[in-house]
Amino acid sequence: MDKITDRRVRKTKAALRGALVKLMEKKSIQEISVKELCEKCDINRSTFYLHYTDVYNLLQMIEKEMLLELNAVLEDFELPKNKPQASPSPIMCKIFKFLASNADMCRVLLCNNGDMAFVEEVKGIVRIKFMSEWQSRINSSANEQTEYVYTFIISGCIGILQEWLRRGMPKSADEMAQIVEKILVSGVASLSF
Amino acid sequence: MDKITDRRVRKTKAALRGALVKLMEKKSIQEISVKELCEKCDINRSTFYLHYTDVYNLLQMIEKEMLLELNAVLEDFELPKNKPQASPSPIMCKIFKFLASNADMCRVLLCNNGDMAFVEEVKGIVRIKFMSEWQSRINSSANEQTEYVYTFIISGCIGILQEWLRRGMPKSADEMAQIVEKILVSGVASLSF
DNA sequence: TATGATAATAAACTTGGTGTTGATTAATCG
DNA sequence: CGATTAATCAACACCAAGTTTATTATCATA
Repeated sequence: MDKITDRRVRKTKAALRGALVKLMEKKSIQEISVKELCEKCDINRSTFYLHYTDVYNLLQMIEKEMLLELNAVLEDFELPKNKPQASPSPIMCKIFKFLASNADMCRVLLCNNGDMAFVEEVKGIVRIKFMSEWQSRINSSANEQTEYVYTFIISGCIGILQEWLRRGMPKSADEMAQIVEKILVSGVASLSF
Repeated sequence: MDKITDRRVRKTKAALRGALVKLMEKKSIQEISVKELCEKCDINRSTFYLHYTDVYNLLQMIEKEMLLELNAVLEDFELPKNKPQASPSPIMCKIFKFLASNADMCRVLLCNNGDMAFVEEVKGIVRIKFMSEWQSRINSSANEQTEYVYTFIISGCIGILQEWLRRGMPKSADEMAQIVEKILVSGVASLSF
């Protein structure tokens, strides 16, 4: 993420970002015009074009930042290779907490009228991080079907995570991580073909 | 689905539908203009407005038809309540076959730059049909977490199905249904908390 | 196959968002 | 403070959107 020195730029981008989230809660991205977006947050339309080419470009920038942030949150976490695995999964906990701290934007991007490409990128990140944590627990003889099993598990986790956001996060991040944990240990443990 | 008597209308709608799929394989729906769409299939722009209000309206109509068709395919299937459960799940087989027979459109709607709302509707259908088939096999004491387990399973199945479409359907529908079956019987069977 | 109905076309038009430009004002940083 | 740079404002050309009307082509069917 580029370090922005000028306070004016920070304010402008934050205003546009906030307005976009509010608009996306009510309508899909296609229906949002640059004009409407700028009026919403009282930013001159010319100023918008100073930073972004169009509404989708703005969304892409936001998504890119989110992905970098998510990666950063999971990056600094080093696997305790010799320690016994913690329960619930620390990575799952971190993911849920990250979502909670960016709830509005995440709900908009991951649920209802969200961006499918973005969901796929999140799946990719979760897949890598999560599988590296779990590979010691999973007795996988890497056959043809293993990939589909991974896909199943990751998609299932993302689905739960979407449902949680959609319902307004009624449970805590830790509770959610435990629910996922429960499903995995009692379900996936026997998934070794 | 409305029964269209006039051949001209059928041809027009089919042409627009085909052109939309082709365009959506290359770009996202937001980038497709009515002008471009009509030029692609050599339909007068006025003719388009005779049937649809805009590109999204056209897409919605297509989605609605697809959902009705999917429902119809699964509807006429009556559960053999007294018979032993078939393997692999007949419902899963039908779903995979339905996808295969509408592969281009399904891949466009369910994968990469697809429509998240549409995916959610498919999830809803699969959830109802599939769970009614499986409820006899699942020992569920309908507690708080059961809903999340269902979400996990359905999302996992949809994820596999997306992956299959994305890869160009390298396996047959029956093979895929068996893979899902395998994951469920060795994984979900023990999911009764 | 003739005919009344209706779908598709073509051309012309208004509207409104888009994207750009250049000049001016305001805020920031050092 | 002073230099720099961001934000604003007004004006502009452009083009897709959406509508309208008249005309042509196609269809269903008696």
